Amino acid sequence: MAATLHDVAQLAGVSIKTVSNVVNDYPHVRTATRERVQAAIAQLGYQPNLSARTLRSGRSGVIGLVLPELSLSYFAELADAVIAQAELHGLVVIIERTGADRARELAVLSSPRMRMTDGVIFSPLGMGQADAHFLEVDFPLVLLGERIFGGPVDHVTMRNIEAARAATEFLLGSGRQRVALIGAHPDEDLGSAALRLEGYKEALASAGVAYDPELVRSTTLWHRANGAAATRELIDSGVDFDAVFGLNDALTLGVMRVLQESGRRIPEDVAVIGFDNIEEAEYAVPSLTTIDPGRELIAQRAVDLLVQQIGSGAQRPEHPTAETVGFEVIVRESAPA
Amino acid sequence: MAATLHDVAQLAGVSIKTVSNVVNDYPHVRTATRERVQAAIAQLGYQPNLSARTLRSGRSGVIGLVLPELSLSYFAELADAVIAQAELHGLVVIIERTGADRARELAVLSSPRMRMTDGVIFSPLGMGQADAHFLEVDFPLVLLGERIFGGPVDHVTMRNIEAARAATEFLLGSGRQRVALIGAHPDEDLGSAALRLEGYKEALASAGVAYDPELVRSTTLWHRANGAAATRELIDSGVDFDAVFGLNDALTLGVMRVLQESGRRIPEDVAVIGFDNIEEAEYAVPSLTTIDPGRELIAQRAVDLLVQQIGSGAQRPEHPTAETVGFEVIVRESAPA
DNA sequence: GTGAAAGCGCTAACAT
DNA sequence: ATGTTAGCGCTTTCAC
Repeated sequence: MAATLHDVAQLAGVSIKTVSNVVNDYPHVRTATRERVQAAIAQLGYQPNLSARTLRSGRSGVIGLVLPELSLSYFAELADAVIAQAELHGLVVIIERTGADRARELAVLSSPRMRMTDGVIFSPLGMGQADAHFLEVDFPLVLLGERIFGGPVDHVTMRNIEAARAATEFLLGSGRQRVALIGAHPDEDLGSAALRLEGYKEALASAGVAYDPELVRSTTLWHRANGAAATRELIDSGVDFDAVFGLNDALTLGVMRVLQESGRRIPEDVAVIGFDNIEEAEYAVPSLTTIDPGRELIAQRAVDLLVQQIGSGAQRPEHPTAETVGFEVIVRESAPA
Repeated sequence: MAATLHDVAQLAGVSIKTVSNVVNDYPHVRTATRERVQAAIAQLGYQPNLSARTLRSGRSGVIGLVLPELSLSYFAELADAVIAQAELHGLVVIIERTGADRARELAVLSSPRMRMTDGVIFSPLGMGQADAHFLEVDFPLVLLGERIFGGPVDHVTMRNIEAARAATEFLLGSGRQRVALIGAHPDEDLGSAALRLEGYKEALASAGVAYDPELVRSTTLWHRANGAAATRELIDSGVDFDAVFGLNDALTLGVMRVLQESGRRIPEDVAVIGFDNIEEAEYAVPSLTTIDPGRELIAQRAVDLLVQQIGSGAQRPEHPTAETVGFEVIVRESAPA
């Protein structure tokens, strides 16, 4: 049986409160007493029972991170950053996978498991704007991503439209005229895909290039395999193109793969730009020009906002903040300047 | 304030015990009573307080997964598999990053945070065989990886020697003679690197090919960048080689990148094989021939063993099992048959 | 089939 | 500066 505060108190010949004071670094403890207690703690190998502490104090020191899946590199790297940032605040992270499934996302929001945590960082991919009211929960919550705007919670997001516009302008600026876009989600009005498509259209318009729906290709999840498949369809359709904007990097690596299989040279025949700046983009062949959407900063701000909410004790922020972080075009070989 | 069992009991006009029985699906409750209780639960939006349940029952429903970092694709995909498997058992997963640092690995083992969980799956990368006794902890623990063998805990591992031997034999069998190995850890006697190096040597010996230390290159962590750097050194050294065995895929993608920069064709000039079968291996250019070490199976067995330990209630398994899962050579373009 | 009561280990008032 | 005491919300005997 593990030692309790009681055992330590008994061995040290003090009250349980004094032991608690020592454990919690309460300052007003005589040095002699403190040392006696510390000796007893060491002798018994005492470790505080966090469940009891949680029950009593209402704080678990655990936050939840809810995301689609870790095998998507973007989310793995995001999770890594969130865990590191949480650690700075003495928090550990429970990860819940939703598989981008709306029903599972809703279920997680109302599960007692999440109520056990001190707060949740939530990156939905299945829910949409109409589900905003489900975010009215009674625990601290920070929303990530582009599925829901103007909701009742703090929100951290990237500049999708501006970044996509910059990506497209970068391709047009390097002399390309027929820019294909891969990864659209036609049934979406919001969401990363819709926003990035909008940025793409804005760039075309402002450059005076006609929008050609033939050049826009849809996929479901942004996996390599889907990027590859969509590119095969694009090629088979016979439409002419000299550049590709892939809506995320994983997808775009699949795109590059198929372009090269088809004998096209990158960037000579087709320039390619991605979105996310995952680690492998730098080591792809050719290395992938892409958008760095500020993932580290997003993780940092999300944790900070959550910690702030937890600390405020308020049920919900009166004025939910909507923060956006900056982006950057990372120029590599697949689309030189 | 959230509703408690008490509130529900009062509203339903029954005792707290009866509510508890309903919540926990205890069979011997009259239907009428059950329905009344369920109505009260619904009306109050009651959700059990998991901290209280944990304190009382000694079970948290949380397991820990301790690993180097999630931005290494192998570990991200492993974590994804562990979380999915844990979910099947109704468990959630806390992820702790150690950065492959021995001190942090040891710290995690003795932290109260881990004692709060029902058990831990631990993948060390900094600890070594001499640290085996630190694994004698008083909570359920399953060890992954190749750093420590014969320890006092259940252990799930891959067939490093055999798989590395198979990889090397595959290259030799396709007519290569000068097989470089990248990613060695010279100061290791155990560990994935040492074991895979041993498999490499075995293959050379049994094929009657002399072992040339010039062909063996070290790196620290198996990141893309390190694979790239080691390959540059290999090339600069002027030594002759016609194949590369990279000790993991991430590293090997860096290798391929540099080989191609240097004007070498893969596989015509240099055949390349990796180890891990991460998702991007399939979409690399050229696609990467590699070893599938059975990651999914490892995750599955690890969780199952942990659940078994948790269920047994025993302090430690009397006869720790050491399980190995099978591997497979995945043939792709970088090293055809 | 249901109720009463004890107590898991801790923190937080309050008392001294 | 230290001790006493009352719960946090639940599960779990043990009655009835």
